[in-house]
Amino acid sequence: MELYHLRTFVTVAEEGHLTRASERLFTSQPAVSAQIKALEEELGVTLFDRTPRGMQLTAAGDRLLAAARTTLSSADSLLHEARSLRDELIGSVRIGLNTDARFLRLIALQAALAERHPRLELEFMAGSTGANLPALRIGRLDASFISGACDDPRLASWVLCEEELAVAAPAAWRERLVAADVAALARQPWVFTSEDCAHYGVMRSLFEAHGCTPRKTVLANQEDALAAMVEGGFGLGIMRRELVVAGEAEGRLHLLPMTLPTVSLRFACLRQRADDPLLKAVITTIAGLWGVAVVGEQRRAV
Amino acid sequence: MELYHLRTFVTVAEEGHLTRASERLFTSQPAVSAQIKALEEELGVTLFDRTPRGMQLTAAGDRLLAAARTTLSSADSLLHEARSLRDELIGSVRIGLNTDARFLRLIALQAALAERHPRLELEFMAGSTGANLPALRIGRLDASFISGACDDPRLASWVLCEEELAVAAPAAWRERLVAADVAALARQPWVFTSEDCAHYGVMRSLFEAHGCTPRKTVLANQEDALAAMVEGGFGLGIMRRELVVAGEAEGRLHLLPMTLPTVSLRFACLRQRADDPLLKAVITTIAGLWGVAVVGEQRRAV
DNA sequence: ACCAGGCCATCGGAAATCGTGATGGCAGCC
DNA sequence: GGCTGCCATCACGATTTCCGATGGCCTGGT
Repeated sequence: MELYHLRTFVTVAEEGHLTRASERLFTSQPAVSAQIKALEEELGVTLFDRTPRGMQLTAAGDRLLAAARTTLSSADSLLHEARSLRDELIGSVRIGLNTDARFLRLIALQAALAERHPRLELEFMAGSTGANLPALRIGRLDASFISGACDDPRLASWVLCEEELAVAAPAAWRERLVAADVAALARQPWVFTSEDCAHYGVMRSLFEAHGCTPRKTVLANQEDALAAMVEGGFGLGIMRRELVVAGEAEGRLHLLPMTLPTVSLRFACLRQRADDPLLKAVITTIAGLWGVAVVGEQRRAV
Repeated sequence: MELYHLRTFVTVAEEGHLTRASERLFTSQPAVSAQIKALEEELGVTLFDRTPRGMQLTAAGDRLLAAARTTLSSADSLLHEARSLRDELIGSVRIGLNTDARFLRLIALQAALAERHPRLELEFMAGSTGANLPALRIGRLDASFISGACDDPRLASWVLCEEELAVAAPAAWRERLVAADVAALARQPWVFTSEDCAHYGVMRSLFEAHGCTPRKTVLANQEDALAAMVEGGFGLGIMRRELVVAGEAEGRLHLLPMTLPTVSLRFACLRQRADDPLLKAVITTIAGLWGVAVVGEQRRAV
């Protein structure tokens, strides 16, 4: 006995007529006849009296009709609950960050998701591209902002924007760096990031083109910490251009007039989890915030 | 979504393991995997997280599990109710009679059915073979006792016993009928039954063999009425032998020393209704009372 | 670091089930 | 007696489900 048998039973009982019932059920009259027969055989009970005028519910059939309706109603409740679960996402998503909240538009992200999916919780985990990637791989993070290329086939990522970078120097170094060329810059102390950070790759490529290697004085894997090191005079550093511009306006930093390649800011997760309804909701919302298409993985902003 | 999907869902949730669940469900692991996948796709909800250790219910899956259990429980209730209906017959059966209650063992019939099926009601309708046959055909009777042959293909019948018949005469006619031969008897007045009554056929065949026709003085379609006519001196009549013997013992009737052919007492119903559970119960009970096999229709007692 | 075992997902083919169009039997109506 | 309406059956095709084989991935043990 399956639910379609019960649906047929109830419909025939309501119509009292196999052909009309088959029309309501979008099937054929012989199919309805066979289903009723199969149900009667399995139950061992005659549900209908066959008359030349149609199907007449028997006393037993009348008794079982209520039970059939109850079962179908229960199944419908399950379907409705599934629909509400489908529409209302429940759970939490742990997202790795790699730069400041304002730049990553986290306030708008949280606001949008809180409105659409009140029971979806975001957990923003401070981190860096270099720390986030392995955390993604082992499932410690559900998704993450990262910068730079992303060639790991296990990861799916969407390019949100191209980050413009700039070299920041301590404000006190303004005069001494006026005429500095690349080689001169390489002899200056630098605040490094970890090697798997996109900024590090940009720095490496800057000097490799001129055959020199910068000197590391300190490593800061977080942009705030890196900015603090540069402000404190411990060296030069590569930061997001708008941060350097803001620091210079406040007299904290000096922006060197150089053009650096851009770095893709991406939102990434494990490819196998890309269809997870929770992650899909976050990805969709982020794509909306950044004006990015999400149909399929995007390796470059459109 | 069908009930077997829900059964699989609940079993997997309980086992947390596809292979163990498939064993419980007497199916294969790929079948269980496919059923869960199909259910998830239809519901649009991920029910389980797949882990290397087995299937872990998601929050959504946990929510829907209760609804699935409710639906399955409701279906089980229907099955249980069907079983109880199958065992406990409900309804009424209208039975046509053609002779006295004692002979037809109606007391034992009622007692047996009342015990076995308390909610099955019998309605005994006084009648005769001749009246009962058409009433059967048009559904006015559900079943009936009849006597004689039963060649109508629309009817199924079971032979209960062979009735022994005898010619009854008024007690006052004892001396005048001592040396009466068949022709002399034909010249006597007779109490007829209707033509479709088995007794009529026996009477006809009695005289046809001798080329004479009895004279009808009155027609009585009921054995009590016929007996009353004979007692009253209105003519001879053919009755069940035991009734005539009893009448003679009481001085009411005179039994003529003649041997008549027997007549089959049958229990009949429409062939198409022979499988009706209510009628089956009655037929089975009557067969038990009369020591008659009911596997298939019996045209002669075994 | 490598290997074996456990677990789930997929595939191609077979088996089972279901639905369909055609048709027949029966009852009721004219 | 003929026609219509209704349900049951049949042979066949379509669809669904299941199965055995197999692969991918993860975990634990060595």
